[in-house]
Amino acid sequence: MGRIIMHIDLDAFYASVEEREHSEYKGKPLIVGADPQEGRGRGVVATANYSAREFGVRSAMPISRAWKLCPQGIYVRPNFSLYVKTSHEIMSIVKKYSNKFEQISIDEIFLDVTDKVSDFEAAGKLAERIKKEILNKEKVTCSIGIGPNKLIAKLASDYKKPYGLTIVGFDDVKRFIDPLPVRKLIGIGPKTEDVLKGMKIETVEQLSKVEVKSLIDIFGVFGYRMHEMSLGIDESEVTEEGEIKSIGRETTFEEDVGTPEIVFAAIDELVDGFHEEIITSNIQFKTVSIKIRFENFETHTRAKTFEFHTSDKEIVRDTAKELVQSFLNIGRRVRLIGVRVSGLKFGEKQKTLREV
DNA sequence: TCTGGGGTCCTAGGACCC
DNA sequence: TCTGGGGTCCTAGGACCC
Repeated sequence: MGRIIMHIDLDAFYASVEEREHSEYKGKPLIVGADPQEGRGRGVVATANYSAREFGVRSAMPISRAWKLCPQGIYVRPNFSLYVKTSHEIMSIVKKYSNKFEQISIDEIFLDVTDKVSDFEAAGKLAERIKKEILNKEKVTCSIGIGPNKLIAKLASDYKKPYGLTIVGFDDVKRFIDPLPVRKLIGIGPKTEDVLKGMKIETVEQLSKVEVKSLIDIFGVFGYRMHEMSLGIDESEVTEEGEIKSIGRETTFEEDVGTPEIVFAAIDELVDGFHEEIITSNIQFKTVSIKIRFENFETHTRAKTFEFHTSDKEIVRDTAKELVQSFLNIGRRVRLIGVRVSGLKFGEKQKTLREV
């Protein structure tokens, strides 16, 4: 009757792949991310292995802070193409076990195994098999969560890491989620957590006791989602995601720049970086947006929408520069610049100028 | 502590149309 | 003199996820 959903999460994925490729890293704290530059680097940590986590290093932490916590760590730049390749291989292993899957990111996938196993116990056996096959073939570990829906499966995979397996049957849902901090629920980040804390709500159980109406008053439609999640309810299907909505690139300068020419040159590079993908995927766009961040982290966006779809590189470049222009005449130093296209249309023959 | 880069989704206001 | 209601599209900002 009910569903049996599995969530597979690759453990410290980038770091695991690096450890596999470099046996000399094994057992040492390894940090994949920006160049720490002796503590002066301005990027963040992409992934830290479990040894580095013992020093307090975490994903998304400024690399300069990681350096202070763990100067003896090994710091490497990400090798994305290797991670993408490894991910593809692992995902095709997983997809053999059910044709109902949903890949969430490079290191996460849902599997609906309702029609493949008779009960949660059998699902656990299948999960053990998947874990071992991934470890044998790809030399990286994963953690798996099993539950009656995607929400519970995802929370379960996070419960025991690395190389964990957590099964939460239908009757265990309330006992499992009640004590969790609200921050674990998807969509509740630092800001929402703060607002809830102000309302004396820190656990899922406390959240479940708040009236839906007051949650909707404060958080809008998301308030309704919050209420459902607090009760462990999630009816969403495991289904492959639709088409991509936007494509872009952004870059943070090594040092904040004050010269418009450098910003323009960066725009050219960013556009070069993704325009090829637009052409090879036969994509057209109708909106160009830019993002600019000043040295004080103040961030602005500007967008321009055309009445037609196009894939013209000159249009992206010229529009981006035009949009960014108004921010460059005020003598402020720029930290980041980004370009993105949206309003996408796929796979159609390009319109000629005449048709436009 | 000082904040990447790839994205998605939501909100609110304004323009415009019927 | 004080001004509807519904809908769509666009823009800008912000929260969030991995």
